[in-house]
Amino acid sequence: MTDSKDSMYPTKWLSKASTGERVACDLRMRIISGQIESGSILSENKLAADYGVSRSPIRDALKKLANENIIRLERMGAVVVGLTEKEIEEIYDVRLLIETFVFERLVRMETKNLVKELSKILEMMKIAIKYKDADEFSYQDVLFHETIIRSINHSYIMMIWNNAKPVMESFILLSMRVRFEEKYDDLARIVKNHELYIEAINTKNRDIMIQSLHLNFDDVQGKVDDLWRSQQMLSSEREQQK
Amino acid sequence: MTDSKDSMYPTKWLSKASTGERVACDLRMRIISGQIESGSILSENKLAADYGVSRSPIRDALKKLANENIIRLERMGAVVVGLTEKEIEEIYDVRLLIETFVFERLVRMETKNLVKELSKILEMMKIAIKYKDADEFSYQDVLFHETIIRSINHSYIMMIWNNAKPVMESFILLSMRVRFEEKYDDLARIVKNHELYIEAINTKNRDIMIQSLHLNFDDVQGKVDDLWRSQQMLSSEREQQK
DNA sequence: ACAAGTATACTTGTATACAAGTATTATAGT
DNA sequence: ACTATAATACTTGTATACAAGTATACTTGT
Repeated sequence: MTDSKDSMYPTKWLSKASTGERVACDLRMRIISGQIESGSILSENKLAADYGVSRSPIRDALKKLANENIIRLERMGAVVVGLTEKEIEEIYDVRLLIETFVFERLVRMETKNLVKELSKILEMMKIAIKYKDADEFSYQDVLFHETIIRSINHSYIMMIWNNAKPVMESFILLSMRVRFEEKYDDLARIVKNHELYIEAINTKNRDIMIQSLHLNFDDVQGKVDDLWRSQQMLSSEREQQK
Repeated sequence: MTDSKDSMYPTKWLSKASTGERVACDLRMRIISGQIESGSILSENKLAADYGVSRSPIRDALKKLANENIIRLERMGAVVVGLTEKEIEEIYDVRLLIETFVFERLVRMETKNLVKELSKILEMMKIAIKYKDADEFSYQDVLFHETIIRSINHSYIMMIWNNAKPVMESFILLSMRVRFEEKYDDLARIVKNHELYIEAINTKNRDIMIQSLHLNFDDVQGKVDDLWRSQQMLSSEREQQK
């Protein structure tokens, strides 16, 4: 078992998590980062031994990851699906789908409080940039979109978000870490984009919204590249350790 | 414990299901039918005793139902959310959302095989009507839409469907049972609608598609009424038993 | 009668044990 | 050398046990 880094997932985010959740978060990061390769087969017993816990939390974790579509539970062992470019595009399809839906609801709602809250989150993101805190930035980024989605009070849209969120979060985390290292200036553009997002909500202007979503969407290719770089970095680290 | 009917969920559909799944299906039907009221609190231990099984499968079932949004797992007991009119509308929002998305993909694909498969399923639905088999009809109805969605080969859209499906299925099951009893003629209209759906896919005609989705959507109110009637029927049965 | 603290009952999460089923490997017969 | 059958190792699903935490009920002192 190579544990090149004890835990890629911010331990701070796991303060109140159960063992099962911790395992899920750790496995998820390892899978999305490519540390655990697609096609691998995970055994409940082996994982239990590796993590030094019983099968119960492992089972919980695997069920969760199966729901998130990054592993497939089969009759004999769980096979890792991972995140190929196709899956990443698919996730963003879903995000585009639900965020468009959400905006259509928002234009008929009072959005003053929402705009205020989003502005606060954006401020936090700026601070995170200033202090080069990629993890905090990612957290606020995810929170930004979650706040928008939550605001329309639609339990089934929220259900979709909740299912896609963990994978999104891990993916963003990994790509943002690369950006903070190598494309630091790029972050200003992301902030700009979020400002546009807020403006679209504030003015309820569909054109700005579409423009903003486009910027977000076109950014996906960049994020995919980042993930690829992140995977490369990790594998070269592993090479060095040998 | 009133078990006015041993199991409202077709036992035939559970041939290869684990205890956990069976419990989930049974609880789901009881919740959606209103037999278990919204706001009730479910206890793992009590359920285990009632079903005569251990806590393990009960836990699995509750996790599943929580994912489907019909219960909420809280610190102390699981509270039943159930299906109000709001939730039903929300589910159909999601269906409309994903089926629209799917159609946009379909117009760029070869759909000959799909149309053939859908025609087969529609034939099955007609047979089910002929033999007044509400359960079989419901099964084929759900399968019809699942087949369409599956055809575009989009794992995250499929994920959304998989999460919404069990609740949809139960809901359709209950409302179709009412229709087969009380609005038998209405079924012809449903068949007509599905024929239109197939035609839209076959000709790749957006207008027909939108029309067809509209017919499906406008039908929701009817289904909601059916569910309401179904709940009434069940509660009057329970009254008589006292 | 009532506030404060204690006891009790019930909850969740994890560990462990076991039965039934499924691949893989080993063995035996041709 | 090869097929068929048996043994083995590993899988899943379920049951049971226990520790730690949380709400409810019950004292006890004022």
